[in-house]
Amino acid sequence: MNGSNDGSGQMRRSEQLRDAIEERIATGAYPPGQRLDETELATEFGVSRTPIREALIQLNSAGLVVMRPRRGALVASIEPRRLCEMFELMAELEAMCGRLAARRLSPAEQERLLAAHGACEQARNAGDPDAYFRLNEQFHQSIYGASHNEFLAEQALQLHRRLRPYRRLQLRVRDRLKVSFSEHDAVVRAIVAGEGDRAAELLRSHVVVQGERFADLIASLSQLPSAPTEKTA
Amino acid sequence: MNGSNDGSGQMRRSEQLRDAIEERIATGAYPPGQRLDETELATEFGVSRTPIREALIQLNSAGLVVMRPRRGALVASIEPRRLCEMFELMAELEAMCGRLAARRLSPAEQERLLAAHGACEQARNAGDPDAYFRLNEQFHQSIYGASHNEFLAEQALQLHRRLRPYRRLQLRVRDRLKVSFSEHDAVVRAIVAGEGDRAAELLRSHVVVQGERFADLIASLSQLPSAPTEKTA
DNA sequence: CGAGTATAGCTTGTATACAAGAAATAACTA
DNA sequence: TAGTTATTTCTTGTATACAAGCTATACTCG
Repeated sequence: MNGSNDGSGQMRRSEQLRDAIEERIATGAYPPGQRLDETELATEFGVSRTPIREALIQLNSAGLVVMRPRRGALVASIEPRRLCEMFELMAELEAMCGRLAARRLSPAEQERLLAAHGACEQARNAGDPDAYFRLNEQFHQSIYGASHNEFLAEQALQLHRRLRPYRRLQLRVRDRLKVSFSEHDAVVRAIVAGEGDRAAELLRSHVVVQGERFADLIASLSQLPSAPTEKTA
Repeated sequence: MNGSNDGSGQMRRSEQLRDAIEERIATGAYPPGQRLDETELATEFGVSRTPIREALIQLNSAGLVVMRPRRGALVASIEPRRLCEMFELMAELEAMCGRLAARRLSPAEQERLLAAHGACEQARNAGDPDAYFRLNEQFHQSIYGASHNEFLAEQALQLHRRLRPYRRLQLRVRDRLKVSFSEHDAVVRAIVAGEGDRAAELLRSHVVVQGERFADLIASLSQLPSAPTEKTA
């Protein structure tokens, strides 16, 4: 959430369009490098170019879209190196959230954390990666919230969402689901026990390992399946 | 830099306007709570409403401006609590940059760091807060760059710029300038010595203390001088 | 006289029109 | 035939026109 959605329910059309396009990017419907033609999108969504353009500008600010003057908008293609950097920061933000959460956790927040953790466990037992993926987000978000630093929580969530398409691939890796859950378990125990530094360290490695694994993944595949992979600069 | 300025020198008009308005916000020419009338700005800058609007949307995404549907744009007024949260995160980002810089510093980067530090020293000796303020930014940016994590550096810089108007007030505090410099000095030595954890800790407290001091400052003043202080939500 | 409501004016949000630059294609020359 | 240049076409960037909603003012009714 980058300050646009104020939670009051009312949204400009450009903001709805932004979310719609963001969703398509996250799901891979618009793969990295995809050209985003303003007129095309306008007719597709049944609006004029103006709100589409405003949506693209917002996505550009969020880093999901690259706009070069007079040369149109592309879905940002994140090269491996930058992706690792993003995971490296994500790991630090998660660690910070965990450390603060261990110090500041309220009973209600603890309950929410345990509930999210329990839900993940069920998805693991069912061997359902999609459900786990969704519940995993809940789990992490409950930690962000428990940090009692709303700004940090927003930033963490924003980066989390930005990494979402890449994170999703993770859970296809063999046994990753089980390992992920057991890592969660250790994190939960550390937070509940109030061991901030330990929670931070566990979360850091939990996230960073994803970045490393992902780097391995794309190193083996030379290219993503449907990505034209245009150079960003 | 939120992905808009690609460094190629070419910028849309809306991006120039964004920077111009951001500058006015940073310098306090447009104080928090200030209404930003699109038509007014358009005539003032000699353009139509369209690029102004696009600039405001970008500033909204960056969190410097609040836009409520059909109710116009305001300069975001950050309440003390949120400001502390932002400083808390800033401290962590700086710490992370420092830790990585200590590990990864190249000779060229070391030279740049020392040059920036030396320039700060001169400003301190001259007792020139404005010069120090400007050079201080150079100093911190040289650390961001030395982290060798470009994404982190961008995020740190973005937050740094967002806190700029508040940080500026800091240096008016008695002796803050001298204390700031001596803190810098310790940081530099830790980084050059390759002591990552120490650099991180020094930077964290260097930044966090600003947040705390600022909280004190605005706690004493019940209100900022020229700020209508509209509730953000 | 006060409160509530209607109306007028003004600002934002969206559509459309127009201008300018980039890419692609076609024509021309060596 | 290949390379270069001119032209055409298409897309973006900006201006303007129009519609819709909020605010404030004035008016009416209790």
